[in-house]
Amino acid sequence: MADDIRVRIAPSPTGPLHIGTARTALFNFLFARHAGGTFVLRLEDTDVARSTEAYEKDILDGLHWLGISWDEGPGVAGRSEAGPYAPYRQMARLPDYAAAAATLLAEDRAYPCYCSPDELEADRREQEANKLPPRYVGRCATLTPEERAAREADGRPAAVRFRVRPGVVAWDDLVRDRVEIDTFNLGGDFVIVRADGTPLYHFTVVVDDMAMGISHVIRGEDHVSNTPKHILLFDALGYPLPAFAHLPLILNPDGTKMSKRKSQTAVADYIAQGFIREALVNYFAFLGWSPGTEEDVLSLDEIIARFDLGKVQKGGARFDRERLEWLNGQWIRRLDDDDLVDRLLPFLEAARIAGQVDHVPSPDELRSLLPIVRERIPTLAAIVDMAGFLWRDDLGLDPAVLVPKRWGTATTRDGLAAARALLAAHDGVTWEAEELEPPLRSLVEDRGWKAGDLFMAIRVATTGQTATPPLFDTLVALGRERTLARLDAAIARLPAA
RNA sequence: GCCCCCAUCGUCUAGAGGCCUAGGACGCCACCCUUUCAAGGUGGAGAUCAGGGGUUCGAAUCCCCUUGGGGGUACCA
Repeated sequence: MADDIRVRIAPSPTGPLHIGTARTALFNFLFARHAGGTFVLRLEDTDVARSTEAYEKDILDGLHWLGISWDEGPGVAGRSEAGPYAPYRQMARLPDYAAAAATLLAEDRAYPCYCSPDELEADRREQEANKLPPRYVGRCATLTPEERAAREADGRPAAVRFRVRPGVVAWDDLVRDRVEIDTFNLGGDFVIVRADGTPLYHFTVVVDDMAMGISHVIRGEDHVSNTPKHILLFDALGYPLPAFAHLPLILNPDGTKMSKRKSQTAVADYIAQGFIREALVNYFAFLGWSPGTEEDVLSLDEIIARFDLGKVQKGGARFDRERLEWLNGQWIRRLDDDDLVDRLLPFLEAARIAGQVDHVPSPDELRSLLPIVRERIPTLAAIVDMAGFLWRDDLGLDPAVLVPKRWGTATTRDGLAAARALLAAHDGVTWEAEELEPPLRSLVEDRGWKAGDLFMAIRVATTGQTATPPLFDTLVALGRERTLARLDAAIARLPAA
């Protein structure tokens, strides 16, 4: 049974990997892996004008990065083509579409259409003026052989139109149950091959799904109204229908279909901001699906084990970045040390190139910091805000923030100087958090200060910021020399009394 | 305009006639912890299940209507 289950994701390389594509790919992948079926990746690159190799790479790399692997797919970016139904890119399958079109033409299930763009545009305008839904008027549907020959002789280019038969098309959608659509509302006979000979999406998708033995078509809800066209084509081509499942759409926060204008849609942007694959996959899976339990942090394998198309929601789901960030934090806390260090390093390198830090720590140094930074970074990129002061030569201290709210300049100078003296008494061996804290606590008590005030002054003096990991751990990470030097520099910046 | 689809806290959702005075999570608020920021813990506010009709002994769950929202209406995919 499972051998018969074949699903696919068919991205079009006309833009970077979109969140919606990634989510659809994920659901196909989850369905295939759960059932032990086969997941196919096919590139729909017939929109030659907009397709690029760079987008192909971005899409495949992005899916790969997410952990969504395919069993059959095209050769792109170093990967080699694999699978018994190659090629897996439509521009390489042109002969198949030509053959299928020829068959439909021969059986009069389709016909050549000589209407010019201007004629079609005029038809449309007239329909609009009469408040009628746009549909092909059928000018070329009943041409006699002589009339066709005359047009050919005139050198008029012909597109190929598929004859839409009257009646109702229905299917049992795996997520929305029974759907019925009257073919009258399809807009008339539709074009399957352009006048320049290149095939159109509705046609190629059916020919390919047929050729590749696709058993379940799992795609976005925006395709529901296209499905009747595909069913008609499957019928005309004499192929048994695959099962259809239409997933709810991912919506902008305002409830409209997700768009670049209102949301961040490129997966690459989320990666660049330090979201990790575990969180993204977990989040996407729960947009429109839930295991029906109260679990909410699940790994890819756990999701595969629980996945069920029947539990997919029918209504669209709004994208909630706050929830994604929470999940990202959850997963960052679950990563093991070496793994987290490996993922953090590229962000520090990027920060160095961007001039946010002056140097990048060694893996060992970074690993030693993990206990104090890990629960403070919601994204990998946040490491720069949280601990960037450790790798910055000049803090660019603002004397104004150096002085605690309850303190004046004089007290701050006094406090920092006293703290500096106490800290200087430590050597490299006693430079440990447990050793540094007691003397400063005593100092606070002797002077009748609040610990928070002194600690905040030291914090700002040594890090340049008011939110940092625990102070004494921070001073240890900074090291004795730099701590003392920064305190000196800070004291020097405070105007003398 | 026309066609199709959808409808539970602000958001993601549990719920498949009695277990629901509707559960969880994010976010929010308070408290605890605490040197800051987080993380964590505890508690709280938050949904008359869009509204109205039915069906039923009984409806968030089934049916109908209304309203609201979304998607589609290409020689794009």
